[in-house]
Amino acid sequence: MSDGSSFYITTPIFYVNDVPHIGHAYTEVAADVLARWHRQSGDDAWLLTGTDEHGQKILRTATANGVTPKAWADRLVETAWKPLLKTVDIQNDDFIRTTDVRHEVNAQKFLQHLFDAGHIYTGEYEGYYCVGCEEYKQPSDLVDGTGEFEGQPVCAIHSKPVELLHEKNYFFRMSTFTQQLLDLYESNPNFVQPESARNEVISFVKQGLSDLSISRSSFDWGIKVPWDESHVVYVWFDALLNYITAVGYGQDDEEFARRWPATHVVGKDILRFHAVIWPAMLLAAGLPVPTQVFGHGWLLVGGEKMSKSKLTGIAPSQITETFGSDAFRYYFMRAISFGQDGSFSWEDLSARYQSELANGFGNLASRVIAMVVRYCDGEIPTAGEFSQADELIRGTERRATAAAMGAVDRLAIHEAIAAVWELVDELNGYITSQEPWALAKDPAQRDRLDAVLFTAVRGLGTLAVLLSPVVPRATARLWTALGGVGDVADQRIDQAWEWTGGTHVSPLEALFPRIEATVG
RNA sequence: GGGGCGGUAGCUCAGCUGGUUAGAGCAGCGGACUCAUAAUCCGUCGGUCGCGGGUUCAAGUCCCGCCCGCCCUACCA
Repeated sequence: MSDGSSFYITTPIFYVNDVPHIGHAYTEVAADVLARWHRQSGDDAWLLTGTDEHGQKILRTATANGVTPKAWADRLVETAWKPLLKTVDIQNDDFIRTTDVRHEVNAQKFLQHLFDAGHIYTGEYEGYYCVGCEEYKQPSDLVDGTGEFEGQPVCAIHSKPVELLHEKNYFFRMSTFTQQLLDLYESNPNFVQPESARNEVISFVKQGLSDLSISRSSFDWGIKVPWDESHVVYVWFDALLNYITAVGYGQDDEEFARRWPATHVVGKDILRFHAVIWPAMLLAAGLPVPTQVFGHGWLLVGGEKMSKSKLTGIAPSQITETFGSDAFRYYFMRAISFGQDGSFSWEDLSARYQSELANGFGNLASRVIAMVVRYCDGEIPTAGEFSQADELIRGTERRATAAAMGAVDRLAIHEAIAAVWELVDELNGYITSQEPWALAKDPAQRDRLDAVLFTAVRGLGTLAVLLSPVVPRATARLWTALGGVGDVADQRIDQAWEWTGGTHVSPLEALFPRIEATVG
């Protein structure tokens, strides 16, 4: 990093029929923080997100709502998904929809290419089909029937008999890539991370892969198979291709060469699609595999995986309306080790907001600026002679920056924030021990007072730069109050302590005001 | 059935290739201070490291067995 090299990062694309919850926002924020961080490091960063809009379920709900599937998807994109990005301040560089022409056309090119290269064959899919679920069932999804269905296999969900159906399908010869994938995992341990995710993927692939049915003919809401328009492409095969069609695959070679390959951030529930099927597709097409597939953990509410059915699904706006988007971003990035499951609770959110954001960072900003206003008429003092305590703070600025940079390289976002927070804590301690209010009472201590406030302001500005990717709103306000030059989001984060600012501070409303009301 | 991850202070979690009296933050308690969002700073209380064996001079940290939670995977009858 830091050399202008490409950093292309993606989130999964939202299945438009889902209802947005904090799990979606969590993935987005993580990818956004990484993208912002790299942008501020001088890298050629690019964040892609978007929507997945094909498939039978969407066709069905659209029909039920009396509109075309495209109109249905349009509505959901505008009313649910784009607003979600705004709710948590995602700064995406692109938003791809699988119904975009650029996606459909180039996904077809990809498919045709695989077909021409002999990676696709015509086969017969035979399986048990549940009309209630409208999908094929694995034997493990079936149970023995009881009562009038005694002796027949029935769907575990609907308890009704399933039908044995045959369908002509096109198959992707994924099985031939088993060994190549294993070699990939072996030679590039970082390809799938964290370790736990990597282990799962390897053990799955070691069992051997079967070929993948990639077309459906029972409905038509999807991308047409180019050589047989009676079939549409299987939704996952379609969806995964967004990562390359969005950056010019098939139509803009220069852009594609500039961006690809990507780092994929995904929830661990869809890890396999990204760490197995997707690289197999790319290998077949002769394209570079992703840089990395990172499977993050789940959000646990009350010790259980958050889910709509258990009524634990929480809309991001429920949190941001009370605490703000910065607090949302900070909380989930700080409190959860990225890659592991993490517990969410209103109590924890509330406690961290109060102690870390309001009392720690926010109050630090308030007290420093208030003293510069009070003791120096708002003029930021110039540096005189520095004491050891001052030098220690300067040292911490550098150390925290370096530690955070290293952590972000490993996608350890939580560690990066923890490293930066050492500066927050040290600055608060520094101010208390240096007692600028006492120095201000003695004219003979003027130089010392100036040095202390100068150091405190420097540290605060460094914090603004370092925390900008995580809490962009608060740091933008702080930056303005400190008279920082330009936009804080444009400051080099790898040299955060070298920020430049003006001569005066301006008043600052509480960065993270106390929240008195009980929530939850 | 096979495999993975987790089970450490009230809560959320660190503890790498085994090594001084097991750590942090928050909460609690006591004190200091007043620039600040009743904030900050200092001190303090608090743990049979899931259970039982074993290896070792030494184990939260390795080995075996078991229990609990979650997940992946396979599937007998």
